[in-house]
Amino acid sequence: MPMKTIKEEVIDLLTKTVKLSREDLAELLETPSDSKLGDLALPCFHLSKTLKKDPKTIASEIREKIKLPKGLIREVKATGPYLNFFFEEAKLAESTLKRIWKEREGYGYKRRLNKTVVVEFPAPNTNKPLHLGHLRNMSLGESVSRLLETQGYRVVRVNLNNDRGVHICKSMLAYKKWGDNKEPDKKSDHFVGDFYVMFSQKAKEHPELEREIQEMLIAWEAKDPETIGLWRKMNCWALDGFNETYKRFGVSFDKVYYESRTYEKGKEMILEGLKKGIFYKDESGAILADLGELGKKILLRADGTSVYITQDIYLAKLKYDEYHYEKSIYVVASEQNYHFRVLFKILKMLGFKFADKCYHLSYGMVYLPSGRMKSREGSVVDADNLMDELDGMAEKEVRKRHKLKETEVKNLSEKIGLAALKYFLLRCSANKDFVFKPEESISFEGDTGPYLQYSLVRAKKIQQKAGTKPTVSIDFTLLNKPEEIALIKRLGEFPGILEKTAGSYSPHILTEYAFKLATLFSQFYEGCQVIAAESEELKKARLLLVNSYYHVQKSCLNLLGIEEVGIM
RNA sequence: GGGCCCGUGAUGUAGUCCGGAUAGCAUAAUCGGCUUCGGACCGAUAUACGAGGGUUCGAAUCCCUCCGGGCUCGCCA
Repeated sequence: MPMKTIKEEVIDLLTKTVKLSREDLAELLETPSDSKLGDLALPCFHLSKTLKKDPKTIASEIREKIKLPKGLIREVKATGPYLNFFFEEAKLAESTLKRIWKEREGYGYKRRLNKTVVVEFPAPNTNKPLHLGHLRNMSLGESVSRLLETQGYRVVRVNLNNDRGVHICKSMLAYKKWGDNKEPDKKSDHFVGDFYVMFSQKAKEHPELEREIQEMLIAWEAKDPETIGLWRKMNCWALDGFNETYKRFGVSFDKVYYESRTYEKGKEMILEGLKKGIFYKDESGAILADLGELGKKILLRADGTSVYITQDIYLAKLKYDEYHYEKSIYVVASEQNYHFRVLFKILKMLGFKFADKCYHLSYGMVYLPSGRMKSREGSVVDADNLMDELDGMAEKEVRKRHKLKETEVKNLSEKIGLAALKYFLLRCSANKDFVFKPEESISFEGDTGPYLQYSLVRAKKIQQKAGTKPTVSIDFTLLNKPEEIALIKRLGEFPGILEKTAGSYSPHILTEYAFKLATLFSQFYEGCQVIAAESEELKKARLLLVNSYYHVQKSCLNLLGIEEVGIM
């Protein structure tokens, strides 16, 4: 059972004198730009409109009416148009640190809701290996999933393999013609991808290959044994390769769908929609939907083969039937914004109420200095290679600092490299495009994943060397240095940050919080000795603070998909 | 041409939904600290809201026009 927060105390106090609802007050109250101004502020601009008075006089009038109770609030000051609240620091420290102590790794988490959210990612095509875009996708998908779990949701992580269609046929045809029935001599998804690139090159000189692709797709949909056999073989290669990458990146799925198994049901739904007059057939025989201002969209080709959206329509229904989700989130790049507007509109046209529960979590494109990544031309940042590169960079740093066994070096470098990568991918807001410059983009210093890991190592080491276990039986008034107070206040904000981050599907809010928290801890570390503290009592008090920091920061890392390390 | 998104110091970004206190942060630069519970650290300095109008007591934030970039617009996924 969460205890009452300071903010709630302030709201209690204000509802007695200000004519605003608790909800409005909660919305209005903000943290001042400078902590010297106060710990919490009520801006009075909003009130000045209804009261028809100058915000400055309102602030001072409210101040006069308030009777300060004994407790968490030390002082209330009217500063210009703001009413600023100052907290009793020892009390604040006590309530915050005791709560963290009690709730441990559950600090900030909400109680279970018995509601399900389905999160779909990264939905790859099985004709080429995963690239940097997929890594952005997966770090977002995984982090959002974990964040939703903190808010009490049951999260079902779902992957969809786009394993049929013309693009799949391209790598198949190239293999069939020029692959000599070879077995993979490298990571198997890369092997498949090579044939996709090969097809594009050959097709430039031989445009007639495009016709063979259409024929192959028809043969595939007609379940031609030879085509299906080849398809099975190559899909396995692709999927085996993906699984290795998922494992290394630290994602897994509760359910995996395959487009090849859902597209036929999609076709049926479209034919049914045609019967009901929701869709229509044009002169060529293709089936279309008229979406009004969104234009028109092909749902089935004249030759009867299905398109990308065909299976998505059925899959949305299938997911709902299976999970009765409260929300269905599609983590897909912004280039598909139009696709999802169309999809959700069609679901509505078909009369599905769950259409309103579907949400496209769109994220920006990743570019290279040379422009857009193109798998067909081989100009992509490959996911596996990138992880290798980062491990290598981390490894150099590790060797500089430590003499370790080879296996330990590898293990440590991998965790640090991944931390740098994931943090980098999550730290800017999802909807922004970004350019990836291999040399400049990834750093291990400053606002980075390794910095967070490092500060956690420091916190852990202090606790190990302290010789005593942390306890809450301490004198909270001893935690009165600015570094200590600032850190405690920040720790107290964690539950609110989780709510905000999860509610807006914005992990970048959490990266910002975690980094600021780590900075405050570093400042505390510089300014306040723990083990060699002036007194035994102070040591105990600081040890609890370190322990609290450790728990909260570890939570942050976990929600960002970053692993803790033992040494750095 | 239509729709959607983006433009903040040298670089990368937060803040924009819902307008308010000196626009926050990191990297790079310059200077400094400490190497002490581990320096992948800490402190200091300098540098920014694409342009122009409008609304407002007040605009990075809202409205309009323009400029620059991106994505997308029935049979790729």
